[in-house]
Amino acid sequence: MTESSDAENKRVRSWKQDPEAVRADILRAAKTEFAKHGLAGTRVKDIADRIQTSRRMIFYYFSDKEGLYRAVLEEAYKSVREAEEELNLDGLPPIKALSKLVEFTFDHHRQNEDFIRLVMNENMLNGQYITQSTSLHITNTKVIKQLSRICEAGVKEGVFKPGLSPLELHWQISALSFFNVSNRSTFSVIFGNELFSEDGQVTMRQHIVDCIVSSVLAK
Amino acid sequence: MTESSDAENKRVRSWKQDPEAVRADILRAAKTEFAKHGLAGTRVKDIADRIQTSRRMIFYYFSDKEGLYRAVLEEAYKSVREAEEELNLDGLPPIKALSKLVEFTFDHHRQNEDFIRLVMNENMLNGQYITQSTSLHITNTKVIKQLSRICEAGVKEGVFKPGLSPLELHWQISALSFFNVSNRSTFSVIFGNELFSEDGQVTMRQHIVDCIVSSVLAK
Amino acid sequence: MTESSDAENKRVRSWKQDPEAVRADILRAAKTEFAKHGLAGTRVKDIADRIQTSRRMIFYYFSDKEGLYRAVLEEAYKSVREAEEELNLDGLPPIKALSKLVEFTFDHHRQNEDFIRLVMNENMLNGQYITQSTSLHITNTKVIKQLSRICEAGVKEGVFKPGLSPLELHWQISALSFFNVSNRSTFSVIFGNELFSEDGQVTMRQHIVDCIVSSVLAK
Amino acid sequence: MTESSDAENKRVRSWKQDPEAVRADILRAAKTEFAKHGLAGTRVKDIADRIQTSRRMIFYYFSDKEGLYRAVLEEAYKSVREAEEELNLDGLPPIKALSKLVEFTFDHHRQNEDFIRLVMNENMLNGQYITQSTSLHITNTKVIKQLSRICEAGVKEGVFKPGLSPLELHWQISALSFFNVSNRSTFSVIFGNELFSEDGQVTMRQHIVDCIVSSVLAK
DNA sequence: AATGAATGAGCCTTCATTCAT
DNA sequence: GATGAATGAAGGCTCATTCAT
Repeated sequence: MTESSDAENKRVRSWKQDPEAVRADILRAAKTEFAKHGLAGTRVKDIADRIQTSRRMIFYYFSDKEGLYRAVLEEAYKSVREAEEELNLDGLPPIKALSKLVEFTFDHHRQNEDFIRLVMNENMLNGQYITQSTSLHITNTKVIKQLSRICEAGVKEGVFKPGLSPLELHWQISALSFFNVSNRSTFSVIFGNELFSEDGQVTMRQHIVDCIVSSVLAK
Repeated sequence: MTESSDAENKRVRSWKQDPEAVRADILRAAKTEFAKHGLAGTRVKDIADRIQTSRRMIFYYFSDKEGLYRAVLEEAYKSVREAEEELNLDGLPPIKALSKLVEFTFDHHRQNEDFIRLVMNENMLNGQYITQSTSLHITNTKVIKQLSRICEAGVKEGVFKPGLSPLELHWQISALSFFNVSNRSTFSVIFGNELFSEDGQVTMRQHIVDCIVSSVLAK
Repeated sequence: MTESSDAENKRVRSWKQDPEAVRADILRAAKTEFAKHGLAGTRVKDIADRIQTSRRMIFYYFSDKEGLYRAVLEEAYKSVREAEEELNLDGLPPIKALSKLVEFTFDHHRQNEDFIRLVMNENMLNGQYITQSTSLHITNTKVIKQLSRICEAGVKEGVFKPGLSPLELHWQISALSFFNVSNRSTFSVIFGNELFSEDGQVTMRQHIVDCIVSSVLAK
Repeated sequence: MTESSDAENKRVRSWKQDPEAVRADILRAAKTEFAKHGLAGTRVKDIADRIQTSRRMIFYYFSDKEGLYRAVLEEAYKSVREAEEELNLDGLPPIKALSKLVEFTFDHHRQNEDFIRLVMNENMLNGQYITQSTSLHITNTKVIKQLSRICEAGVKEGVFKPGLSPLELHWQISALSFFNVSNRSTFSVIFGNELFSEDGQVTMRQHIVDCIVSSVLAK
């Protein structure tokens, strides 16, 4: 009654009587809030306010805060996987393919800060929720398969050195792309933000490609 | 485990009437809790319980939760800087020096998970507290100076390619070393934890050295 | 008298599921407490205990202590204004009307000590809350209008001296009626309480009427 | 240690080693704070900060907050009494004497808002502390004696009506003078502050004199 | 005569959640 | 399928005060 002005705002909602739309709306709002403040730092009320609904609805659809967080996490990983599926490297020469994969990852991470922050937060929680989400264990290996194919081809052509680990390669690409987004704040406070200007990022992107490529090249 | 059970415990405390010891104790306990749960997720009571003191003492020494968090952050960065000071690379040939610096960073990050988690959390908070802490802005550049010297020497000897950016190099070393600790949970849930076994880490450490070194080598 | 003893009492409450009744109940209890102890001196818990509810409900309905105080203040002024509306002086000769108005004010203030104390307290706070309450600025002028009519009539009839200020007249009536309640404690400690006995009050009331009336009379 | 910056400021204090000066300083600071915020609203820390001393000193000199409040109250009444003693009305004709007494009271109250506010607050507390202070009961009757003499003279000269009560007269003078200061905030919010402009106060002062004088005059 | 260190008790407020329809 | 009303539990913080020298 007094705690929120839900009553008036509800009239504005366009998705009345459309459960799926409500769910999606809550999920979207929750993603933003969880990405911003983490699980502990997020207020259920803020999620509700963001879409002019009542807290009650959130519990109605997602049981509790953790349930909502889990749903957000799964949804976020699903989106990322779907984006990865789109990347087509078939037919490219190994070096070109690898370069393109690195560039894609770097760009994709930059463009999806919310996802990065959700993952940061989940790591703060020791991955306890992602562990519970069975849907996330099986897949996510398309990248690895792609990298395997690239490595195989590169080795066969004699341009890559043998014995490369696609998993480790992926790990390195991820590390450099992830850190660029995740640690920007503290890094720029301490070392200045020249690396994060538009120019700085273009250069960094190129150097990351160089770094990864040079490390797989046969001598 | 009510707060009144403190009464008994207080008798055990050895630092009565020693403000500096109390401060240090609180700081240590707070670091652990903040590293575990972040700023929002940490309960002041849990910090107090950890050292058998009362919440009151924490406010007495640090004004409020944020003040304590800030102090923990500054202290943590200070420790890291001090550790960096200890590393002596003088007289080593460039490649050897760079390798040692990477190894040191990698090991140091692995051994200081609390620090990594504090930084993760601070990045979740957009670096707002580190921004306030004037003590952290000026310094932290010893690493950069070391890398500059190494690069200069490497270029002069003709083993490194010219035009290297010490800052970017530091950034890459940090990214790979940091991510190894920060994202271990989610990465191992999705891709298995072979990379994080003792053997896996030894290999990864070597590969990171290779990756960094190969990227600076003159062709 | 711990707060958990509420559990039992809650069963007794008759206004469950009736928001307006709850609001009114809290308001009534709060008025009593704020009148007794002022804003700073009042404990939210005491208000809650007074009506067997929890502190939580108070914040649910009024956001915070200040919000409740503001609501109490507005409600109290509103009640007083409503009482003033009831007073009908039409058709009475000027002197009679003025006398009746003074008597009414004197009696009304005596009978509403809580209101007086709220106003005292609000003055201790430099009127900061009443200033914020826009609802209290506009009206409250019915008394002034009544006094204006009385003065006009009195002057026209030649019984009152010309140039009277209705506002100042109201101020004087208020001062004498208000002080009678507000400063009773200290006055009676220092000068004895003969003025506050039942007889004393009857006499004083008459003398106040005389004082006011004599001051407006044409010589 | 952290809670207050007392340590540094102490050096500034000029009254070191002078107990009476310390006492007086605390008393002065406390008067200001109690006048501003009342007993409950005043923070011991604020009193201490005001004179760069530690809270500890306040308890050292006055035992507890209430003890300090009591001392402030007594001191304040004592000052007022002393001021009253200064007023010499001997030899003046009754009307003139009465007028001058009213003017003096009106002016004195206006100039001593802190005292007024202390009394307001004490009335909020039902005069419980002034009741305890035995020093305040006996005296304070000089005003009454003066008024008695004025009334006697006035009656004898035939200018005043017989049967006047000096006590009630004092009460009326007090009411009008006190209310002018005590209720200024709320009154001006509701009715505008024309009465409290410099001009308004001059007029009001005169009207109060008129009101009082007219009420004692023989017809 | 004075003080640095410490604290129990309680304050206002917030949070996720459930009750009842 | 949806919602207005209500709430237990705890959270950060503040207050006057005392301990110990």
